[in-house]
This record gives sequence, C-alpha cells and structure tokens, in this order.
Amino acid sequence: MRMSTKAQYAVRAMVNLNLHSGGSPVSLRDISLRESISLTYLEQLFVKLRRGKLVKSVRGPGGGYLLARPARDIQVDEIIDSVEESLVPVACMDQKHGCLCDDQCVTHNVWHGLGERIRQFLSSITLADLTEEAQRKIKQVNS
Amino acid sequence: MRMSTKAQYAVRAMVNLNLHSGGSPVSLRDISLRESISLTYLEQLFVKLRRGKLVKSVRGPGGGYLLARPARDIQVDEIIDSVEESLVPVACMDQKHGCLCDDQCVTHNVWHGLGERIRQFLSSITLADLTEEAQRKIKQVNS
DNA sequence: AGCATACCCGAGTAAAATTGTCAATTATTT
DNA sequence: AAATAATTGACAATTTTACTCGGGTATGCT
Repeated sequence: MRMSTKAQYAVRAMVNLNLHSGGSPVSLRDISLRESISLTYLEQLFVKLRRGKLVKSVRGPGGGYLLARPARDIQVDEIIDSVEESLVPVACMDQKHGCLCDDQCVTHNVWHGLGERIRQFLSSITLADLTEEAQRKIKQVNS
Repeated sequence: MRMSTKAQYAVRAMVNLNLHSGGSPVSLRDISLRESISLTYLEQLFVKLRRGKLVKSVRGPGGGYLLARPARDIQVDEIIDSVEESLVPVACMDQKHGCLCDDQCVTHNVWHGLGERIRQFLSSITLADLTEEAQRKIKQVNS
C-alpha cells in the first residue's frame, strides 16, 4: 500500500507552483531546481495535470504553468487522479462497470470501504491548505 | 495506491481458514483448492502469518493450520502487517525513528494523515466480521 | 528573420517490486 | 515404513515504476 512517487511529486510540484506564482507563469525549470525533480519527468507530469484541467500552460519565453482554478478549488485527490494513479486499492474495482467478483468476494467490501475512506480524506484537503502550511513552515525556518 | 495481491490473498485465505475450521486444522491444500491460490504461494504466506502469531501449525497427516486466537481478536490490519505489506503510504515513514523530511516536506502531513485513516479503518474490521459476512453470502447463493 | 525559451510528445529502458515456482527437508500419524 | 503436510531457501518470470532521450512546436525578443 504505497503512494507512488509520481503522485507525491505531482502534489509537491503543485504546491510549489502555487507558492511561487504571483499570477504569472512558473517554468518547470524553476520547479525542477527548487524541488530537485528532473525536468523531463516534471514535463511528463504536467502534461497529465494539464489534461486533468488543473493547470494551464503558456508557451514561449517567460511562459510556464498557471493554476487553472483557484487553489481553494483544487483537491489533493484530483491531483492524484490526473497523474493516473488509482485510489482504489484493488484492480478489479477500477472499471466503472463494477467488479465481477461482486457477490463472491468476501473481501470485496473491505477494499471498497477502504477506497472510499481514502478518497474522502484526500478530497478534504485542498491545494490552498497545503500552500498555507508551506508558508507557515517557511516562516518558522526564517525566524 | 494498490493493495498487493499478496495482502488480498492473505485476507481471503484467513477467512477461508476460519470458515472451514471446526476447531480442527485446515490444510493449505484445501484452502488452495477452494480459493484457487497456488499451494506453494500459500505456504509462503502462512510462514509469515505464523511468525505474526495469527495462526498455529500442526504437522503430519490431518495437520494444517489453526487460528492462534479467536477470530474476533484478529484485525484485518494485523493480517496485512504479517505478510509485510506496509500500510503507510510513503517510504520515508516506514522507519520507526520518524521521517527525515519531517520539517521540510509540505506534503508530509497529508501522507501521515492518510496512513492513520487507513490503519484506523482496517483495524476496525475483524476476521469474525468477514467470516460472518461470508456465511451470509453462502446462504444467499444456496437459497 | 533568427534565436532563445519553454512547452509538447512518444518511445525506450534500467532497476525494483511483485508474484510466483522448484527442490529438498523435517515432523507426525497410521 | 509410508504417507501426509508443514518448513525453508533459492531462484525465475512478469509487471510496474521511475525515469531518460530525442526530437518536435509555439512564442517573444532583438
């Protein structure tokens, strides 16, 4: 039961983006340097975040990425969904048409319930929450 | 975010064991046939379940495995712990001495909180709960 | 126009984890 | 002794993860 580093990177990158954007685009190069994530890997992640409508891109010099919506309206589970990390703990429940083992599996309800808890928790946290927390931590270090 | 099949198998096997044991040992061969899990793989799992003190083994003909404690006292999170599946979602939190990134990571609290929710949920379910549920499902099919 | 910046995209790849198998042994009962 | 069944360690196939690489394309600046 592990959250992939892909998902972890995506969340970190989004917080960093929000933290350093004063309305103007932030380049992946900057995020790469600050978060020590390889540029090419970040590119991969942001393609998905853009397709997930969480960020907008601005091309050309001075370009970069912007949040597509206010940070308050972006939930952590959406970030993870965008980079294609399933939040459901078992494979048979990925399909939308429900699980084949519906009736047979005794353990079905356990994983289903667990998936719901995970979703519930991660959807209760917004990018704004994380950004504020980051700002507090930065202040602490500087004082 | 996936529960490994190893953990899923372990839970299924434990339910099946409890379901078919009337106080007498159940052989892995029987569980293997009923749950369609390879015998040799089951052996691997039960070594760990035994070390985790969830089952006791009885060797020789008529032997097999028994629950080490009443099913009501066995929680699902213990089964998963035994087969060495971490319930904490990120690697840096596995060590008991705490996470190095404690202060720096903004996202630390997210994963920590998530881990706690997962643990909380899985510890609220006992092997007895799952066994009763299985019995109800069997009745439904037979009626 | 030409150049630099920065996003865009698909393919490939090495390492790690997962999911097992195989062979040989030990303990117990009949 | 023979059969049953757990015990153990080594090993192997497959899949997933976490990347890199090599090219593109759009935009702004001089």
